[in-house]
Amino acid sequence: MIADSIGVTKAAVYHQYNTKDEIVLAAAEAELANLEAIICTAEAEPSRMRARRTLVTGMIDLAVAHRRTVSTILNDPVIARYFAEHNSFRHVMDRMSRVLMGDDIGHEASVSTAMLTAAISGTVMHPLVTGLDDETLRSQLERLARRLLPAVGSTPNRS
Amino acid sequence: MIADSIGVTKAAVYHQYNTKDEIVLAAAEAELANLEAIICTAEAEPSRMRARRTLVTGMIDLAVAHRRTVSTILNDPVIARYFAEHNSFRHVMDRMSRVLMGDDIGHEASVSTAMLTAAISGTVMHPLVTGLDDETLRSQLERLARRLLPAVGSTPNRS
Amino acid sequence: MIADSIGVTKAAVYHQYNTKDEIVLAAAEAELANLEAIICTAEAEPSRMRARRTLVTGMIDLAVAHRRTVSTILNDPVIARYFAEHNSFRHVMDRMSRVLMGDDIGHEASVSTAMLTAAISGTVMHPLVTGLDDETLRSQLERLARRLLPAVGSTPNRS
Amino acid sequence: MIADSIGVTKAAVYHQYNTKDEIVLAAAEAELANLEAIICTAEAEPSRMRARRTLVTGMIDLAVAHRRTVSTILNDPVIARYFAEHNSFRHVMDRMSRVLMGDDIGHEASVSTAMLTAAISGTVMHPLVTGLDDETLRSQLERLARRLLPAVGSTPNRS
DNA sequence: GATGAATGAGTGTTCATTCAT
DNA sequence: TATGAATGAACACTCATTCAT
Repeated sequence: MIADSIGVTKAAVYHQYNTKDEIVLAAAEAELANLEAIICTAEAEPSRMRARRTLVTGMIDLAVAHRRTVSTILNDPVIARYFAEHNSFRHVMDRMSRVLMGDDIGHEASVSTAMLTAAISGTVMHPLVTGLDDETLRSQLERLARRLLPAVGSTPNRS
Repeated sequence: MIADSIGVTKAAVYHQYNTKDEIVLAAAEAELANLEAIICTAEAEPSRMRARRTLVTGMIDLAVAHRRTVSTILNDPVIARYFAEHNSFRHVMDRMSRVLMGDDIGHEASVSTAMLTAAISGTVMHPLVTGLDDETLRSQLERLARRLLPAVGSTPNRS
Repeated sequence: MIADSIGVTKAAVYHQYNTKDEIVLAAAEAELANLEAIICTAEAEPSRMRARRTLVTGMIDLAVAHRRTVSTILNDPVIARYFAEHNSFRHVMDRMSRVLMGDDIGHEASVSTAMLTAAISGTVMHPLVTGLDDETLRSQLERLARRLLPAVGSTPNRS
Repeated sequence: MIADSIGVTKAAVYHQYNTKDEIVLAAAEAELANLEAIICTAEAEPSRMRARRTLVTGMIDLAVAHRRTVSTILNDPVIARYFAEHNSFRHVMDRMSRVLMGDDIGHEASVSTAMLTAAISGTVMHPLVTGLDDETLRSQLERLARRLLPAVGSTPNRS
């Protein structure tokens, strides 16, 4: 299917990637690169508040625009294993955490970040929202993010 | 795989279910029945606040206990189609909405409910949290739910 | 399919017949009984000419009325083997030969009879005639039979 | 079975044909090509009488040489559907009709042609003649054809 | 760099048959 | 008599992968 959809033969794809896993990882890394670009822009923002705002909006736009890809990648068993073993992914997560939760990050903050991304990706791939158009979905996700993130300045993670 | 994992032949499975779709739906319906039981208990609670509390705790326990099943089912294309066509699923969602959001339900409330379940299921199946033990995951999800749900008594859905 | 079509379980059918082959043979024998009834009527006719006429018409009516059954049976490999081994079938063929070709039967006559039945059954099951209605098909087969059979009294097999 | 009988794996066959139907149709088209070659030779003959003679002999040789193939193909439900939908088959039948019945063809003539082929193919696959050797079968079919076809020059289809 | 042909191991499904009840 | 549950063997088909060219 992959080979057909880009108009070449399967063997040609196997000339570039040795394994299906490599293809999945390449797709995942491409998506991760998109995310890193967003993080960079956010980090360059002058204030903490604007940085967080840029990051959240970027994450949501990415997740909505690439609904299917994100859903497929995050449900692939290969990815789960890679996440556990390699830490390039963890590094990206840490940068996100720092933007979202402030410098005093710890296990708490990183789990919170993970749960925000989980909630976003879990929402875009959920059967109940596949019917929603991009615009509606985006605005709902903005609301979800606002609820999940503690206001900047206030005590974070006050459970 | 299914047949092997339960130690019978493929043909024996096909004696009980005529189609792979039927197997998936049977699993989904079993899980849905669990959810409905929880909803019933919640509806029987004396106060709105306690009803909501019971429902949320039940949902989280279910999602955590059956992580893999829930993840697999919610990502199955057969389920997505079934959700769209049959409305037994919608009916369950409406009951959940009523418990969570109050009687003045509408499109808004039902989307909010959908997003809560999406966030929960998205979290339990996310590669970043597969490492977490049940207890930690459960307490994190409790926090997530508290953030997402407007306090009872205050104006709900005030975006 | 057989069990379903008569509204019982497969196991119930296996209580009556030990083997699928037995079912096929039972169906074949039922059809053969129909044919034998026609032969009896033909043999009872006063003149050779009327006997032959009765037999041919009967055969054609049977083949047209039971198109699918005849087609299915005659193409079943089980039947082919049974034809070769048992001679109850051969006996019926001989009686037909005698009616059609006269008493001076031999190998020649019996092959001719075989070919007449082959031509008739080959026609009713041919993809090109599946569209024809019973009436048209019957009249075409009558013509075919008239051509294939030498006139009674005239020298037979005058090529 | 097909793959085993030619000593390759199933997957190798599915590399060449996408579907079992395609395999059946390929076999049918190969056989049809043989028939068309015979028709061409017949059409090139100087006189009507010789043309018809060539065609009939060719058809019979083909049917006898490929008994099983012809039988299998003509009884395949895929073929029946293809006959009804596509008219490449009909075109071949029309050319045969013209050679056999003369230029004044119509529905009558085409049914007659269909019945001749039906009679021939019905005979070669009939359980009663499976025992006959090629030579005997061929000569019997020649006799059958002579009987079924009206003499050239006389009024055709005079029922 | 790309292709066509091939393969082993699977998956979804049917079918003839058996057997305990 | 009849049934439900089970099975081995097949069949139609897909997929990840290899390899000679």
